[in-house]
Amino acid sequence: MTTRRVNLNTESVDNYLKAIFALGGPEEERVSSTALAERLGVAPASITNMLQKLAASPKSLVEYESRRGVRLSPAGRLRALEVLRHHRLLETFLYEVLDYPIEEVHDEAERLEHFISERFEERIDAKLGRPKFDPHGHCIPALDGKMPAQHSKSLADIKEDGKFIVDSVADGDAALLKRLKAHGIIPGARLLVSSSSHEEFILRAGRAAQAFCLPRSLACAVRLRSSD
Amino acid sequence: MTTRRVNLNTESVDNYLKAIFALGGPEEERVSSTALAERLGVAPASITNMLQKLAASPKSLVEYESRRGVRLSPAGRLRALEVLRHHRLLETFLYEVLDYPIEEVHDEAERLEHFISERFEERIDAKLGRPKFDPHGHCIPALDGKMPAQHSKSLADIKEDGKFIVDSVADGDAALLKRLKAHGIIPGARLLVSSSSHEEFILRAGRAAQAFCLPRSLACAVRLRSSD
DNA sequence: GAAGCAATTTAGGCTTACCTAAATAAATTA
DNA sequence: TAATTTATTTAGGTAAGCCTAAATTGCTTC
Ligand SMILES: [Mn+2]
Ligand SMILES: [Mn+2]
Ligand SMILES: [Mn+2]
Ligand SMILES: [Mn+2]
Repeated sequence: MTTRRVNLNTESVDNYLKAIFALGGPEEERVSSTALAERLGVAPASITNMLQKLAASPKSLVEYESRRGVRLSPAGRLRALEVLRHHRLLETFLYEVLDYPIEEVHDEAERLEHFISERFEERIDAKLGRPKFDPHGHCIPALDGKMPAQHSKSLADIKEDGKFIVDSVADGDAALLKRLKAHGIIPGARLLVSSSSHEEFILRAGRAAQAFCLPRSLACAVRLRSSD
Repeated sequence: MTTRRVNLNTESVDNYLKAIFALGGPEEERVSSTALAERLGVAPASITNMLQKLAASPKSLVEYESRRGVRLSPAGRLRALEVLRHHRLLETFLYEVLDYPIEEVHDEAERLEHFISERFEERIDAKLGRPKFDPHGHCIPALDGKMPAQHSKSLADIKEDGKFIVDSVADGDAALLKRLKAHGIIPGARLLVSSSSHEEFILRAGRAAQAFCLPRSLACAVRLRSSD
């Protein structure tokens, strides 16, 4: 009856923790197997399997009760934030130092985040001057896992026309990101939002820029803050 | 009897090809299972297993005859050189751009070489100004796999005292590399070689530097060219 | 309160890349 | 040449991380 100890320092475990962190939201609610399966592109049975393994391990990275969803333990949260830090530092580095176009940084960072050393992390952080935000406008967690609360709101929740500042753009959809960029919709830009219909938003960034029609289904890709 | 096709784009396959390339030497001689097992830190049975897989695959990265050793096919050679290019570009990048100490670049590059994209490769190559040599003095293969012939000779083969230029230093042994660096023994340095005994070499780099005694067993870590 | 449904888990497999132990082939020595 | 040693391969496992198909559970709905 030897308790066989499993190796939890794998790319796969990192990705599970990151997904639980992201889906749990700021309230860190319990995340269902189905939601995880969908996000990770994996069969639900594989999720159950991994969660049981994670929960059973002495490191206890997650709190998991059968059929009641999962959430991160403090240790699991810290690890998720560590990987998120790698990801966002890498994105910033690829963008600032290696002149990647913004829509290509995400995929590269998604791979490399699991393999860089603490030294590499430290060196790019220093090279970049300890940045606080990545090129999409997302906050980079500190070394100790601290991250200031965000005060942005999703474009999807905007009910009335108005002027805003673009806070951040989602990093996952390269094609959309490229179109947003082409219309000047990048973090920090002034944005005029109007909604002609229930179907879409009309966005106008800066002054000279041409208007951009964004379907409501994609509106959650843009986050705003007030332009005072 | 379905011929199940195997995935050959793995870190492991890369490492096998690199090891065959390195052990085959400039003549690309056949490499034995035992030599590979030793180099890769793996049981001989695992070598046989992988070589059979590589040889059986339609891509045919290696030529392998049972009990007669293995060598790279043209495709396998190209892949090995591609990975070597990644490795040496990464080392140069870590050294030049991220200010790594020379003895730490190897391990980081050894991991990352398998995961960077062609874009990453291109960007660091451009950033570095298309370098021809890595920080250890090793030649960086071109994109098409071409690499000029080397004209250096191993310190281990030096029979008489004399003056030389350090051509390159081995990248694997971090502790040795650090000591060599401390005594000014780095690629491009002028080096006075004398051998007081059969046991060791006495090396003096530049002018003011203190002499350094290197056991003959480690002499293969330093390669020289004539100082005309 | 039983039936139906959706979410989740269990059971049984697969692939990759390792391992050890046993068998075999080749080379060396006597 | 026969015996011994060494190198290599075969045979049979293991662990991770995934899969599909078949239970099972918990909740709705009639
Ligand atoms: Mn880190
Ligand atoms: Mn980002
Ligand atoms: Mn490449
Ligand atoms: Mn090198």
